[in-house]
Amino acid sequence: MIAQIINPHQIEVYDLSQFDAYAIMHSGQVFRYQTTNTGFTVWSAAHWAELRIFPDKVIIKCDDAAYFYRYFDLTTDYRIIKNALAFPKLQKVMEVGGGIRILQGDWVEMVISFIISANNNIKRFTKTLNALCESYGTQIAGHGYAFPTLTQLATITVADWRALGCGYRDQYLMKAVQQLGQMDFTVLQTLSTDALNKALLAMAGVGPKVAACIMLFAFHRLEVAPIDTWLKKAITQLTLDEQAVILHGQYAGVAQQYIFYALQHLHQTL
DNA sequence: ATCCAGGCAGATG
DNA sequence: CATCTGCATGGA
Repeated sequence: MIAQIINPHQIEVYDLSQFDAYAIMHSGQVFRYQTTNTGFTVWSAAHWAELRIFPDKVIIKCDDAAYFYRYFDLTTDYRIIKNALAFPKLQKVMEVGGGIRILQGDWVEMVISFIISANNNIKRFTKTLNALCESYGTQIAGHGYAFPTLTQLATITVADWRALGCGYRDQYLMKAVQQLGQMDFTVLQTLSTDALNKALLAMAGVGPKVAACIMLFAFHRLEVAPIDTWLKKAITQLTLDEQAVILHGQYAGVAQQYIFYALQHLHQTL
C-alpha cells in the first residue's frame, strides 16, 4: 500500500521509495509551497496541505484528503513506471529523483503559472505567482491564499499584470484568461492528447513547451514530455534508446521530470 | 557588464 | 516548413 486516507483531513503515505516530498516540491511542477520545521506546506487552487516527514511515513494534514489523494497521484504505483524506464542514464537520475510523482494540479493554475514561466526563471516567476495570489486570491483563514478564481483573474488589468512582474507576458495573460472562461475542463479531459494539444496551443502565450507542461501537470498525460532549455541540453547526452523513451515513450513525461530535477535542481550531469 | 531563465508570437526565407 | 528576432525583468 502506498498511502491511505485516515480521515477527511489526513492522509498517511507509507512507501517513501515512491514519495519524496523534497524532490516533488523541487521538481518544477509546484511553485506555491513553503518549507516548515517538519516538511512542507503546499497550496493548490483553494486547497492547502501540510506534509510532515517522518523516517517511515509522511503525514499529510490538509483541508480535503480526497483532493490531495488525487493531487499526489496516490493510486499510481511508480515502481512500474520506473521499471519501464530502467535505462542506464535514466537509472542514474531515478536514484536521486525516484520519489518524484506527477501531480494533478489545478488546470487554471497550471495554465497561468506556465504562461508566466516562459523565458523566465523559477525564482522570479515563483515570486510573481505568490504576489498574484496575495493580491487577487481569497485568503484561507490561517492558511495563506488561494489561487485566484477565473472570476478574480478576470478583474486583473494589463497594468496589474505588469505590476506583478509579468513583463511582456501581460497581454498574453489578459487574453488567456478570457479564453479560459470559454473552455471546459471536463470536455478537454476527454480529448485525445493530440486534440488537447491543439486546443491548448490556441491560447495566448501557450506554445509547445507550455502546452506540454499543462498536459503533464494538469491533465496527467504521462506520455507528454516538456522539452525545455535543460532537456535540450540533456537529450544529446542520452543514448538513442533513451531519447526514444523521452520523445515517444508511454512515460516520457515522468522520465523528463527525473532528468529535469537532477539537472536543474541538483545540478548533476548525466 | 553580458548572459540567461521550464519560450512565444510574428515576420521573414 | 524551418529559422530569426524582439521581448520585461532580475539574478548569476
